[in-house]
Amino acid sequence: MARAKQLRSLKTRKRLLSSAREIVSCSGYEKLRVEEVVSRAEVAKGTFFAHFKDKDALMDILVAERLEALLDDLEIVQNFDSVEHVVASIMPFLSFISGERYIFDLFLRLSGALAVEEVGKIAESIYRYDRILIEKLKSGPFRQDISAELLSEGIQAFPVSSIALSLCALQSDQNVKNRLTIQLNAWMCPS
Amino acid sequence: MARAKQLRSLKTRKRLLSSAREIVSCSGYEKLRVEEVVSRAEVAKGTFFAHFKDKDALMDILVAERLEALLDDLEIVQNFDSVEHVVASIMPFLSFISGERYIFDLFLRLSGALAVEEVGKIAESIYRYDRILIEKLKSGPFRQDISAELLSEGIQAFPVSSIALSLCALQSDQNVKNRLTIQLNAWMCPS
DNA sequence: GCCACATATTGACCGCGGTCACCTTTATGG
DNA sequence: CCATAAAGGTGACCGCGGTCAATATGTGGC
Repeated sequence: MARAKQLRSLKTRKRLLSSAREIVSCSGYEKLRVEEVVSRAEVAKGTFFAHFKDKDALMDILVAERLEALLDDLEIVQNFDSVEHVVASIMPFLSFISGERYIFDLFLRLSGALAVEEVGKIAESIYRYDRILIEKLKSGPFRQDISAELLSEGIQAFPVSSIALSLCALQSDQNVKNRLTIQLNAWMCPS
Repeated sequence: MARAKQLRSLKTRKRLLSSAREIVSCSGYEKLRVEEVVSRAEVAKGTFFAHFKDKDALMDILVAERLEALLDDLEIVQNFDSVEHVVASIMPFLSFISGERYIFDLFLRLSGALAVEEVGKIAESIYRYDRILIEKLKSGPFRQDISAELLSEGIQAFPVSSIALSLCALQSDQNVKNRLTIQLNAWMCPS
């Protein structure tokens, strides 16, 4: 009859999460090993998988934490008044995603609901990102022939393919930014 | 002094490749195991990695073969005369990429040059795809304020993000197609 | 206090990609 | 035709994510 979680279990979970955060903050996401998480948390390996479906599920939580912080920053900028403003506002978000190959792959893997009623934290962050973009687009000097919702889709689509290429060819953030500015000008302000 | 490859080596490589193709054709890309490739080819595991840098390098070859065949088909269609024509023409390409999560991930991982002078087969296919799109776009009834090159970037960007979402949410090809048609109409024919 | 049962934890084990020191085969020059 | 060196091939071994039967630890009823 669905007993409540035991305190012991909640503490274990917290220890696992904080061990993981420690590792990420000193070695990066890519280097995180489940074995190191459990040894730092002083539990057995099996315990990890009793708390998280798999390694991705842990990373989903850790990465979404960062995304949420970045979205908090995005949320407080004023409404978009130019393409350059849009690009500048979303760059921190894009820099984080493109900063490590591993994060970008994870982001794509977990960017939508994996199944009915199984929406991960990253997916939720993306929904929030979409809503924020739409809201801030409404009053801007952009094309009026399509909806803000559709505009937002483009603002999300172009960076993904740019980042995919940049991660392969070792391009800089600046390249991504320049390319993106051109693409979004064409997308948002067709003449 | 860079001696020529021995015949023995060439034969071994061919056996590895044909074993791999057999496995893919009866079980799919995802299910391919290096151990099964080498056991079918009757060589040791180490031999595999003497011929291919890693498993991805083999998959790059196998997937690119399929892409090239699809591009052969794309190359012979007439120049694009509508957005619907574009969408219909590229759907086989997109269906293949979105058909297996594994292929889509591989495609993104290998979509650009990994380093200077290390361009994989999939990356080459993507360059070819881009050139074909640009060529067939030139004479079409599409917006004239941006170049065919830039138009092509959008035609590549929208599907990637659509597919990323569709793979998460188990959407159908039809969903991808409908969404893409709307996006490309907005991209290619702003009013 | 004790029993029955759910919950939590354990660690040996597995699958699979990838490595490497060592062995075998083949081409080459004297 | 043999010595030798390079190319080709081997398989035991490793790292790491993930599983599961066994075990330990809480919790509620009597």
